[in-house]
Amino acid sequence: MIQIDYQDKRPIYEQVIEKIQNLIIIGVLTENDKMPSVRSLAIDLSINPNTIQKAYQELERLGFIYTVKGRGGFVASQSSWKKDISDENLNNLKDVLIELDKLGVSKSKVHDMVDKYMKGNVEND
Amino acid sequence: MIQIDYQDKRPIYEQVIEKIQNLIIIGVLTENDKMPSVRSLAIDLSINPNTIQKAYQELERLGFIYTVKGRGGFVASQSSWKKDISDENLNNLKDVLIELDKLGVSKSKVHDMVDKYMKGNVEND
Amino acid sequence: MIQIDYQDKRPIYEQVIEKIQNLIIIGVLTENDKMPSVRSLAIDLSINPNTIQKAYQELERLGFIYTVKGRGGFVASQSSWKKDISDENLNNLKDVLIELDKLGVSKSKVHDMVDKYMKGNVEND
Amino acid sequence: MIQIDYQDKRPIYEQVIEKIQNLIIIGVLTENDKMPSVRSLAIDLSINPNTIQKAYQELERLGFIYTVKGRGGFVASQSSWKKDISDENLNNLKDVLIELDKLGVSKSKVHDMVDKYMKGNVEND
DNA sequence: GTGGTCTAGACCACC
DNA sequence: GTGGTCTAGACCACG
Repeated sequence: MIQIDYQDKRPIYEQVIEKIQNLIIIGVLTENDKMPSVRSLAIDLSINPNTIQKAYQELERLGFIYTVKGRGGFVASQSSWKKDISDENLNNLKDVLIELDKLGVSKSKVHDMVDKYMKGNVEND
Repeated sequence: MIQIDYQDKRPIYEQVIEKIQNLIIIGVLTENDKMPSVRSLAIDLSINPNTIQKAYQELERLGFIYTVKGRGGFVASQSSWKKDISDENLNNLKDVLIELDKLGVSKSKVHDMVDKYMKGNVEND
Repeated sequence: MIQIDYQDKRPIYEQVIEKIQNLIIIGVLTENDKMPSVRSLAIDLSINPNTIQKAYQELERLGFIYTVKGRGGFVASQSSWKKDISDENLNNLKDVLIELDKLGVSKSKVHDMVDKYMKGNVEND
Repeated sequence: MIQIDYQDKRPIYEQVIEKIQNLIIIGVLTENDKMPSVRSLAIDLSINPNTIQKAYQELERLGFIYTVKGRGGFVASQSSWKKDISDENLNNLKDVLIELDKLGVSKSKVHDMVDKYMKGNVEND
């Protein structure tokens, strides 16, 4: 389900968070799906249960999952994270654009990249 | 010349690097300008000289400054860093665009932001 | 009769206790009404009978219901819980008021909220 | 500086959070004061450093302190927590008032308690 | 079985 | 010295 990259400088729990976020964002995991248990995922990835625990707690804080003691973790609804995550990425976009502008990169090149890397979701405006 | 933000989560030496990079990119510091000495900048910012030293080493590795033994550090020419930094930022842009696409943000919104945050440097293409 | 919220962080049996307490306090369940059997309520809510059992035991300890062996549970009289519950809430009120005072919230704002959220039960003093 | 109550059912790290929050709210610890180090406070309270660490991270998330790697933790400015904490307490107040109303407690009794437990901060309205 | 908390002890980056 | 991460192993409440 998930692969840890030990070359990656980021802490393991952050990688786990990012990987699971992605699975939820792209829809592989959907609302109310059962998450693997802390222990089973820890064994699966050969890492300590506490590390998974930390990742799950952060995912819950971010609104991606909810947990019920004694029953386990479940995927939360889109509404609890979609706006936050979109806003965060739009902020990153702004920063990068300002930086590229300072570096003298042309607008047309950036417009071209937008067309290249985005499929275009017209309906969401 | 530079302000350290102690609330910033990043290590101080990274902040120093970023601030000096910016001064060079926007042209406040230009080719062959003399950099402040490690010691004087450390006193100026009230931080440990080792921290400045580490920042200068990294800036030299990145091609922003060069060091002459016994005379100090100097700003390097644009040619030694411009391409690297632009490529790095274009990579970031690509990642953010892909992420925004997954989240269902529309292309038109992104195009609008490009026009909003970039002045447009036509000559550099 | 009762709805379990699985997103709620509290244990299920606490939710059951709170919901039944409320039904009794607001008068939907009144003295000597028959409580649903542990088994039927468990099936109704699709949860483990042990969980209902635990809730009923606690409700009995708090004086909200009484159990007759072989006949089931019944709602107890107001006298067995009203004072305890009122005292408990007045204690909470005291704590919150002290906290708000420390935070510099004005008395007039609090008086306003009292008028806003309480209908005023003059007869019970 | 802090006392742990082992009779208290709440986890240790929550007690630590609450105690430190209080010291900051009442002004014993003020902006930019140095917090005791994770290790020293752990020894002081005879508990594990990880437990203190967890408390400090949560206090940082709540805006009460900020930490700088290699230098330690410091008390943040009031602005980063005052509104959140006040709002939270006003919400608690609302819940308690509604509950007391359901229980038939009179408004006049509540008004009396407000006058009794609050000194009155007229200026903050 | 599940998640939540805690301990003991370790290594790392940073200053 | 500082905080941040991770491991190994334990106990608890919950269902």
